[in-house]
Amino acid sequence: MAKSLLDQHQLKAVAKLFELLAEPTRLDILQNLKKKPLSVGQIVDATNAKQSNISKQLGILHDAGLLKRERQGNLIFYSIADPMIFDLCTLVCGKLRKDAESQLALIRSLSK
Amino acid sequence: MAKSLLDQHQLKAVAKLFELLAEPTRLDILQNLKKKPLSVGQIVDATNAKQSNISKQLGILHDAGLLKRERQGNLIFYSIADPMIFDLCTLVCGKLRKDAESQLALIRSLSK
DNA sequence: ACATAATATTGCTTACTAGTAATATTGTCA
DNA sequence: TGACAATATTACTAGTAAGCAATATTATGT
Repeated sequence: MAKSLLDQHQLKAVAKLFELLAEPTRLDILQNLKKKPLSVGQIVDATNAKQSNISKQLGILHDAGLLKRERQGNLIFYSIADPMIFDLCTLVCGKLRKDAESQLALIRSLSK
Repeated sequence: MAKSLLDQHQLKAVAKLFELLAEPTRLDILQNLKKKPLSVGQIVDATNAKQSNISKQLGILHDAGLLKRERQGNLIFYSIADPMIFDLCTLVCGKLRKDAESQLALIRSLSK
């Protein structure tokens, strides 16, 4: 069997996908879209970012294929295109929680 | 049940973890360490990055708790501290493969 | 056509970081 | 101790991106 290591080009692609999730504002957008599609204005209200920034980040997520866009009259609704991202976030959140717990256990054991 | 949305602080923590995986060089280090621990020199040989950069990235991954460090004489061996990262990478690689396949299918259907 | 609302774009500043060469540190062996 | 090998650190440059204010675009209703 081959070594099955990713080459430079593939590593770059993987990194680019992680990069999309490496920004709090974009993560905030994604978690708000988890339940149902939202218009730009609704996302602006749900987060505490300016409209121009939300619009920019939505464009980035859309260009990368993570979001779908649909116009409804005056509004533009965005929705999750690939729910896989939530699996990613679940894993990461799980790790962070676990880390926090063992950190807490450590502190407790030290203060005995 | 509460909305269960992550707050600003938590989003930042999640983003920071993704950030670690958002660099090709760091991903390359991680995939090389997947099979077994390696010394810095071995990692430098396995990748095509300079020693100073590898050392820097190893430090970043270690500080973040993703890698363990162990000295053996003159050498310093690094190893994966939390195999969860591979689950993340597997998910992402799966998505990229799927995307590539459907892209290929599209091209094929167009060239009929 | 005009006024208005929603969204996108532009130009800009600021902050961050990968990569590098050079140098410092740390450990080994003779 | 001195020479050498492995790794870490430092100081720097260059590229990239978030955030913002202002402006442009696009659609709606009258």
